[in-house]
Amino acid sequence: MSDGPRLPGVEVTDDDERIVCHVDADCFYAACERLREPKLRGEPVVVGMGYEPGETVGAVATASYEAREFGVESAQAISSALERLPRRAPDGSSEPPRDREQTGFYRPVDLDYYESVAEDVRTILHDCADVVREVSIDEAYLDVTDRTAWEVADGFARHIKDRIRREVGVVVSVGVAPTMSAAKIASDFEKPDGLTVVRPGEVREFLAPLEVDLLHGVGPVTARELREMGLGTAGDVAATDPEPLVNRFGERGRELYDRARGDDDRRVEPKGEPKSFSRESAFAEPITASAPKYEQIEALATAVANRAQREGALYRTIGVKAVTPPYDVNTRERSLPGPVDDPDLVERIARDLFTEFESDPVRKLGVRVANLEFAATDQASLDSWGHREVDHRTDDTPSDGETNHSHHTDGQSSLTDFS
DNA sequence: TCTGGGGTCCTAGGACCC
DNA sequence: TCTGGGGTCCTAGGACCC
Repeated sequence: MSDGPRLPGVEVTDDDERIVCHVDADCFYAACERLREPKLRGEPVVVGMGYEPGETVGAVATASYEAREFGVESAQAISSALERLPRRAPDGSSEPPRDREQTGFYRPVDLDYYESVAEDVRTILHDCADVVREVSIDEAYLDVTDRTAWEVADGFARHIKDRIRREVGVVVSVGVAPTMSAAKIASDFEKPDGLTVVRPGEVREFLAPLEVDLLHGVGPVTARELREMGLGTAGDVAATDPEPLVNRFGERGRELYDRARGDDDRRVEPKGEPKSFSRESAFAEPITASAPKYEQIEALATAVANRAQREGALYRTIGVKAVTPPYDVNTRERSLPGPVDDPDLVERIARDLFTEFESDPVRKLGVRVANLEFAATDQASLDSWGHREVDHRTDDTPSDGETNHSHHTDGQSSLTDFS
């Protein structure tokens, strides 16, 4: 990644050396709930969906460490969570005190609130670094090369942690390393409330003993295959011949090998525009009747189209997802000749793509828009686009009824028949 | 683990073009 | 005419992440 010529014989070292910080909130959703409901502190807390009476589908979004003691985990079906950790009865109930030891607090996901807390954390992060890449609501990479030095990196990380704890009230774990991938693993290393610094030259020995599935990008499938190849730790991967890895896993294999050796020349960069928007929802049990399925498709289509509109995005691809038992994920999509903002069209195409699954049992449905285009203009001109589009509706509609509302960003009438 | 929701990236085959 | 090579786009599926 170094640019410009170098004198022959001069080692490439410090110029390329970055100090990367990965900041990761501990049990973020549960931490937010404790922020506004202090009695939850020190108690088992499960944040998730589907635990209310009458509801059966749902999963654990976050379990506090106290809840994890009972075997409750992220992404677990809510029914399993309730088996391991029954829901605590509300205050004033006649529940015997000794049962309280075996029960926990369940709270529904409230993303708007968590987002507001995350915004406060972000403010601090941007204050501590020149470049911040937000990965998710509770996680970010910071390039702090110009803000600190390796000799004092511990103190710098401590400062970030303390500020977030004092000013926002949530606990974060921090990893500092010369690369993004090592920083990420470092932040996980001593969670919760972790602080791990991996200095240049120490990366490979730091990674070597770690199980392969701790590497970012290695999930259950890849981990199993790696173990079958005799590679159980990052050190095994780092020491092996990369060729079989590349043959087996393609580009990912090369990446895996590099990362296991501590090689990662990615720079911390701010996140770009989103690439797709989607909405999906599951039925309590697989359903066969077609009417409720189409109703769901329409609701999801409307929600997705509204989201795109709110965000000022045009889309050129519309897709659906139908999950059929046991858990087969089917997707269908169609691309348009040009980007559009047209909720009716999203609904029509979604319905059309779904007809193939009309009479199949379905446990989950989804609608997606992709190939997004964000007008590089201000909100006022976005609004004027909306008005022009209304004008286009006076055009004749072709027999398939799927056109005419599309427009290119250059404002010309777009191609029409794309059935 | 027996299944939520919202995303990203990669792969592979086919269409189509020059 | 039985047949090259390269590039891009589209679609479906899969693995993974939080």
